[in-house]
Amino acid sequence: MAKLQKSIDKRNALIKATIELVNNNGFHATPMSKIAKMADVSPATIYLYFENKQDLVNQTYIDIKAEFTKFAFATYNSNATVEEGFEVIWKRIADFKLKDCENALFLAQCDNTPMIDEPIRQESIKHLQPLLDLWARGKTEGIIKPVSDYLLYAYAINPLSFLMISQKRGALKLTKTHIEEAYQAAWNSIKVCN
Amino acid sequence: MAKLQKSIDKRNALIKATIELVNNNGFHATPMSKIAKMADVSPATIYLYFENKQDLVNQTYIDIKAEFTKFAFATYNSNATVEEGFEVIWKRIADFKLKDCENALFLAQCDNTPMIDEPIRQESIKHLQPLLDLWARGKTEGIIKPVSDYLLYAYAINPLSFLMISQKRGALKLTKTHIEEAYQAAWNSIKVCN
DNA sequence: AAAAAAAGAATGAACATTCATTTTTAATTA
DNA sequence: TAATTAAAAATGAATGTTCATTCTTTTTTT
Repeated sequence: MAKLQKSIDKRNALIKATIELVNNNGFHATPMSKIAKMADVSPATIYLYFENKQDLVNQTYIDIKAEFTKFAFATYNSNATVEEGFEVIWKRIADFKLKDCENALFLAQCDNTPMIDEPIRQESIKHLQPLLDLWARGKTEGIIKPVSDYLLYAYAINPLSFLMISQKRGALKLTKTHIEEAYQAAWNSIKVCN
Repeated sequence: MAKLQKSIDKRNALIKATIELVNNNGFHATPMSKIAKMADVSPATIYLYFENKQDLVNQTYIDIKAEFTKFAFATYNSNATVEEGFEVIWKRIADFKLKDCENALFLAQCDNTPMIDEPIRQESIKHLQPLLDLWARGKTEGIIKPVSDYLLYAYAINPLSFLMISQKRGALKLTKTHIEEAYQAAWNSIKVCN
């Protein structure tokens, strides 16, 4: 039991180090030796927890993605109206991207490069299902535009990644006001206009 | 003269190879030797044209970004109304991202990772000025929402990158209809609603 | 004391970059 | 025009480093 606990701590430390180093230097410039050092572990120890570097990054992606979607839907109640439901989910996602900036940045980097093995990414998309279901309902109710989910995602959700990256680079500091404005832009882009 | 011409061809071949390899494998997995091979050139020759690998990638970014903005504003006339002007620019950008997919993909990858030296990126942002000017005008005229340019960009322009990446991955095939829908979403997200 | 976990050092491959030559180009002279 | 040569460009083969991964030994756990 103490044994297992210790292992989990080490695994977490490795994943945390991976996130920080990859965020700041990119995959190609983060050697296993640095990850080990930052996690206070021998390089060899990494291989007790992960098959190899690619596996380490894949697992990191899977872990964060799961955490992300869990957080995103935690307060969502599928009985709510489409508009309410969307607002709840959207704001949770915004929350995550701004508060848990390191994790969100890592996901963004993975989603925009060939860093992660494609099957892994595919798999993790499935976690978004509740949002897709909500959109489907919205479309039948005539509230959400009858367009591809990719389009809805591109306009309703993805812009948050751009804003987060900009903030990380120091280009702007996102305030409550920005978030509210962003939400309005998101909703306006996908709702059916009267 | 023939001399100079030849050199330019080689430089172009190197840049083209860099784009293709980095798009498919990422920066970290594209060795100089492969770039050389694809450009039909000796590895040593690369160093006659570029200082080192980082410089090669930086220059590639600069080249494509210049091409991109030149294309984007080519048909824009600053006498047009804000709405017309935006539509013209937006559709040119959409055109570029879908037709010149390889180039656009490279830019997206650079903009979402620490691959490019930050000063280089900063510099190339300046080329977007005409769009920012248009937005400034739109704000004073009460047509465009009075929010940060980053927000406008996040909703009006950036989603195209996501759609392009999705298309590249085979997730969807963007048609004329999609583009028109995307344009409406973009415009709805930034215009002042009555 | 046996088994599991962790460590540091070693290994070997991959790779960016440089070096020593060769080839091509352009200019100059005959 | 043809021959000669100096400079420029290009090359393939080193070089030296970095790094992922493995091996052997030590430490910790049970």
